[in-house]
Amino acid sequence: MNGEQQFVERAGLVLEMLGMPRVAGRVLGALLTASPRGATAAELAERLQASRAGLSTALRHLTMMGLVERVPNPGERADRYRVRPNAWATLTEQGNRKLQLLHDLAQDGLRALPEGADPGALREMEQFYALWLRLFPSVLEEWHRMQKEALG
Amino acid sequence: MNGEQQFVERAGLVLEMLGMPRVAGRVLGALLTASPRGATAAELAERLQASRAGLSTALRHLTMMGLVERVPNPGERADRYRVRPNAWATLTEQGNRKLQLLHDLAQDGLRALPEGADPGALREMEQFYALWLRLFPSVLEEWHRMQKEALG
DNA sequence: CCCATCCTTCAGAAATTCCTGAAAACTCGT
DNA sequence: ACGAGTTTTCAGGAATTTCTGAAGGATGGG
Repeated sequence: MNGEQQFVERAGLVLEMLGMPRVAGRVLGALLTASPRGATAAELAERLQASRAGLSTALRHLTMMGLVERVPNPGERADRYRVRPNAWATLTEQGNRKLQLLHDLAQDGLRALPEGADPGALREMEQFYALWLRLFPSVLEEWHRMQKEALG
Repeated sequence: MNGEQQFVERAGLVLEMLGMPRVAGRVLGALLTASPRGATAAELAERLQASRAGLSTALRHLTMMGLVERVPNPGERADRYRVRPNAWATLTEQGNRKLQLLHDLAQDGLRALPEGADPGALREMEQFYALWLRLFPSVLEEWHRMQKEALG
């Protein structure tokens, strides 16, 4: 079997495990191994053997998440799609929202705590996510620093 | 409405967004606001108005994830459950596996890359997750350091 | 040894999600 | 303004998931 195709399927499975639809992962896999100019919806449909309806929603989803961008191509009818620079940093940053959610939840819980309950577990939760929210941005900063260095 | 109950439901929704079944989140919410000795399955069934079958699987799930522990109680028929210390660090650590998965995927993609394709996107992906995997443990170390300080 | 109590497993119902084919809507060059 | 090519929307079908009720199994006190 084609190693490239194998990669596409694996990307589908991995990204599915992360909570996105399978086609979205396969599209991403296909775009990651596409020509530098990206790929059209038709090419993707061909390679993935998927319906264009599914591709349409998957591409919109990926675009709204900031992972993929649409590149209109003068002289060509079909738009091209490609992986956005910094896509993964963007994705990770959205994971940050989950941390915020959990932190908010912990605070909410502390507020709603009934008499005689042990605040210990909730306090630990609140402190843990507070720490994480504090350190999270520094990782991304480090990443951007690395990016600049690589350019210079 | 009871603020405590509200918190339980909210926990259900938030944890559902994170990919666990809703009851699991509600159980966690209930345990976070329970007496220090934890709660029995019967008490949880009462509070959550959920079937004991669902609780059984949810509790097993949570236990295997390391978020909850089972505390047999001498002199009492029913086992008690409570949130484990360091539960959230444990959960986060499992998120680490996802990063590893994505890093592996990137490496796999680079290996399978066809001729003439642009390795740029995959290389960026590989480097990004490599950085993240490197920095991730230091956050947890910082956490454990904080824990020790709080004790001393 | 027996019985009450608790826990788990099983099959099935309900809801949600994902993808497809067909039809409608839009775009661009002429 | 027209028509080919492209994209989106929509309804339906398939598969997966989550929860419940009921039956079966384990465990500890008397």
